[in-house]
Amino acid sequence: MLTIGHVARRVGVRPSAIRYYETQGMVRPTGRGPNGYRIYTNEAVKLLLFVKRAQSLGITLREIKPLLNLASQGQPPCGHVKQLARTHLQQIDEKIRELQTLRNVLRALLRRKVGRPHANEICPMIERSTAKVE
Amino acid sequence: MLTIGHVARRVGVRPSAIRYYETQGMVRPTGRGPNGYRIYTNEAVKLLLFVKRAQSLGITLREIKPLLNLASQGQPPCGHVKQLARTHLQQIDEKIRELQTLRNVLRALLRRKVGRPHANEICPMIERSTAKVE
DNA sequence: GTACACGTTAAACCTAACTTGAAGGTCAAG
DNA sequence: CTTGACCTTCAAGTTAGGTTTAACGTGTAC
Repeated sequence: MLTIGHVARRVGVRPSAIRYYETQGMVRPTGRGPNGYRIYTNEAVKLLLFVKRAQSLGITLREIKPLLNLASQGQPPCGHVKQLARTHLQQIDEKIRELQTLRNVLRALLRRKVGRPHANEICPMIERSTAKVE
Repeated sequence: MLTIGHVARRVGVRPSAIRYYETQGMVRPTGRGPNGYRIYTNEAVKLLLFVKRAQSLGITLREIKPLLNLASQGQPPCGHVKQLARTHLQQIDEKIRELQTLRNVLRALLRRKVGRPHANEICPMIERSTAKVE
């Protein structure tokens, strides 16, 4: 039996963010106290941690929501969830590949000597980098 | 000698985006035609491609700008640029690690059987996922 | 000479994901 | 019984990164 502040601290977000998630249909308090305070259980904490993890992956709230909605509707949605997860897995793989390419470009740039600008280059760093893009 | 539309097509953005970059101090046309049209050279295309590449890395325009500013100020800024690049390289490495962790979680989830919800789980997918976060 | 694409500006609008502010109620400590 | 931390709602503000619109000039093809 947690108040919004407790949940917020455990999840690492502000109470205002949780209220915002509620407006977006992401979480709902288990109930309300006689004082009107939102009351949550640990399930909410788990759910929000899932949301945060997904977010840190670059998945938007809009994309996360259907996962949660399906999940809250009983048994067989998991098949659909699985399909969504598969799609996201592919996107993540692609993101990783892109980042590795960038990483390699940056590493190559860092290996270059400093202070020896070539003719016709604003800065070797930029020229070399863009050269690989073109 | 390119107009904004030419540059935009080569870089893969809209002219409005280039004007926006200009307001943000990212690019400036080499000059203006007698008609008032912005005139760019290939340098601008290179620079913008660099910007796009950096952006696709998750680097913000605000972070990219000092790199360009330093680059445009002559010879020795490359040392500073290098330091910034080093920092970004570390951030990219961390992002890649995070994504790989997520990727592994998703893959593990996808290997699980569908339609066999365990007791006390909203959906195995979510429960398993969040379990690793806690 | 009239479409039609392209260029100019300034200002307004957009989405995501929140935060902040105002105006107020609640609760535990001293 | 007041102080301070925490809660409520609703509305408005924020940041990033642009896009859209209005009102207008330009350049080219038929």
